[in-house]
Amino acid sequence: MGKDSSRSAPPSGRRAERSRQAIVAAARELFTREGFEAGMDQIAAEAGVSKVTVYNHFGSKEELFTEVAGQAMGEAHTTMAELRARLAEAADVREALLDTAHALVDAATDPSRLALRNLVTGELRRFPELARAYQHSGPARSAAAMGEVLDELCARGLLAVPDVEVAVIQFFSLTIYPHLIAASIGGALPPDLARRLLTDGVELFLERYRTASA
Amino acid sequence: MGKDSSRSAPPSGRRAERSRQAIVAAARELFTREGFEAGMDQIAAEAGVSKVTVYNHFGSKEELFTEVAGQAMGEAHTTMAELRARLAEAADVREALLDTAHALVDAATDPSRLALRNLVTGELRRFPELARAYQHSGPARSAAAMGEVLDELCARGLLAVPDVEVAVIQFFSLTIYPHLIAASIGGALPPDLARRLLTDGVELFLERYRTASA
DNA sequence: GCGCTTCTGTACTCAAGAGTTCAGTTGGCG
DNA sequence: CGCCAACTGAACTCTTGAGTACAGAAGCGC
Repeated sequence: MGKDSSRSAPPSGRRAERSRQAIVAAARELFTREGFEAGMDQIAAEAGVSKVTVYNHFGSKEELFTEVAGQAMGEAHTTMAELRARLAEAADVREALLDTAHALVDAATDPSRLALRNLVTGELRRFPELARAYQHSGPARSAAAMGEVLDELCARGLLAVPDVEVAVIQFFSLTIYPHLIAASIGGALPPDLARRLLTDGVELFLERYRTASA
Repeated sequence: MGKDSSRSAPPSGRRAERSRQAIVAAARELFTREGFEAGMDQIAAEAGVSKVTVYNHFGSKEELFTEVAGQAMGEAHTTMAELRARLAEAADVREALLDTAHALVDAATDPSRLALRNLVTGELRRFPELARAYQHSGPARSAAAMGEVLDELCARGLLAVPDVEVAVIQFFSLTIYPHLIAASIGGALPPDLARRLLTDGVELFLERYRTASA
């Protein structure tokens, strides 16, 4: 009787796995390059696979899209982890924060990350749940991690931060937000300006929050 | 012979003007609510006008869209002008900057402005020229105006700003960028947090750039 | 190697939406 | 008030792209 409540089960096996990955890779490439307007025929062709196969793996375009977006989100988690690890080694606060800021900017200006961001924001109306998922798995997680970084620096007596929630946003504002804003209109900050912004932003942050002892 | 190189001239007259405005208003409403996916039939209906009339005024959907976007951009210019006017009256720097920041945040979180922003960023791929126009008429102009504000405060001896270009971005970062970022994912900052961010951001900015005399 | 599952290729259906046609109506300018 | 430009409405064309059907050709598990 009813083998599957929704529709026939997705294919499994070695061959199927290869196809699936090729499809996701192609879809990611085309979605990030052309947005949701990318055609299924086009994706199938790019994956070197028949369109029917695509539909055997993913029941619809929406399903494929959310799969791609979800997978790309998962990759974002790595950055923050290694960031906090490196922090333990930093000698003084300025160096620590400069390091952190640099890592953040690098991550934020990474083309594939940017493409994902623009993809999600661009398709907001079509996938409201996806936007919420992105918010939760990206920005919210980064903010939490950054909060812990600041807490740690406070615990070491290097910083004095009365309102961590605010300070986290301020740090992001002074480092990555200008890049994100520029990127959201399809532009990028000139490297020279980016450099000044980074060092000066950290300076600004420090002048407010560092303790006398540091 | 050839009356018009492209196609028949757009209608003129009192009746035509009424139609045109109704069309643009309806298009703006629907485009900002549903994005470029909004249908021409839908727009015509909302404008209380026949679809043919729409095509008599605007040769294509693209043309109508750029008209709407361009018109909406024009309205953004008012804010910055009155902002600099109010600034002349402000007694002390903190108050002046708080005022400025408040006006900026109000403007940035204004729903219709946000809708325009999201509309342009969302349709970036389809209208690259439009994005450039937006960049030039919105952000670039705001940055220039803010630069003059800072210059003025420097001239009055209230601030000391070594790198105005950087300081402008920092001020925007500390005030409006968090709102823009939140809005780009379809969210909004909680009012309480927004308030703390505003006052604290100005404080942060001042601690760095105000002169001893102020 | 047998057989099931997966994949291919092509050709199809179906729906939506942009833009057009046209015969007839209406508003407004002279 | 008479004419012409602007408008209506509804039916139409065309294109595009999602999703399907099906008959046959692999690949892979056993």
